[in-house]
Amino acid sequence: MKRLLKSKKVRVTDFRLAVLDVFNKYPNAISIEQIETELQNFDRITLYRTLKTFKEKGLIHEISMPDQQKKMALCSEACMENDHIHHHNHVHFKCRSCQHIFCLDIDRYPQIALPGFQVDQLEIQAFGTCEACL
Amino acid sequence: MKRLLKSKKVRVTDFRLAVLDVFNKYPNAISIEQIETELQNFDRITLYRTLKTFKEKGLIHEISMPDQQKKMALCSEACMENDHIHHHNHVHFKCRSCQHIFCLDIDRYPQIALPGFQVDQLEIQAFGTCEACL
DNA sequence: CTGTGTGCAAAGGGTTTGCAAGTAC
DNA sequence: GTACTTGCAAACCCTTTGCACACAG
Repeated sequence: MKRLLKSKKVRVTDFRLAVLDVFNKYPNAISIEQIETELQNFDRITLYRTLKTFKEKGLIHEISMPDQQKKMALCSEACMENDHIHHHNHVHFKCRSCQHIFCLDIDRYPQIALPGFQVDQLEIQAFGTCEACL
Repeated sequence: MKRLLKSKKVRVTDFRLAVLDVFNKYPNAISIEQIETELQNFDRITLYRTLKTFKEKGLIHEISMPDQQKKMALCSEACMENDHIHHHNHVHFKCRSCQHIFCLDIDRYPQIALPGFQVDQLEIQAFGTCEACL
């Protein structure tokens, strides 16, 4: 944990470690609300600033789903190779049953051709049912 | 215009027609801010309620991009076939140069397999450069 | 020691709610 | 006439900013 923060040149504080713990506790993307319920005796403003820092330093990334619900997830190793450009070779899957959002890496990332448009990046959100809910 | 509203069982009012006009004026997805600059002497609250109604009745749909900027676009004919389940057989393309968001229909929609997950829908956002900016 | 993080209060901005008057059908 | 829509004010909620103090390196 501390190593992760240091590797990103982020100062190590108790609060930041606590927030990281929450991310590690969940295998999937979480909302600010979820983080808040896990923490106790915390200052909401500090949480916002912490998340902002994590985002800027490339520790976490935001996921946008059509329902406009903002969620965040720890960046994977690959994603963290580069400080600024995230390697998002993964798909965000939302289970319609349990509402969880999973970050999944896939081997063969789809390609699409859009006549008249030069595509450099695709972001994919998938919806359906996860294993636990099937 | 009026026909469109009636077909969706939405009461025809001047304001709603004005909002629809704005959508028709743009070939791509627009933000609330953009709508506001097009309208004059309007009530912001009514605009929010109008958009909510349009969304609920399946006239427009929201597009979420990773930057969390909320945009909306008229639903296509196919998308409007069903009142509740949108047929989103299209891709949202954002031009990094002009920032415009285009709703594009594609013939062969990509499929992906995620072991352990049952996928019923994919939402795709593409990024790059549009024809006008190339 | 110096720069950064924290916590409190207060402000900011977008969005929603309540209600009375107006309008579509 | 009835149900829905509009417009205004006020409330709400999430998020950001300012500032003094505390802490990491």
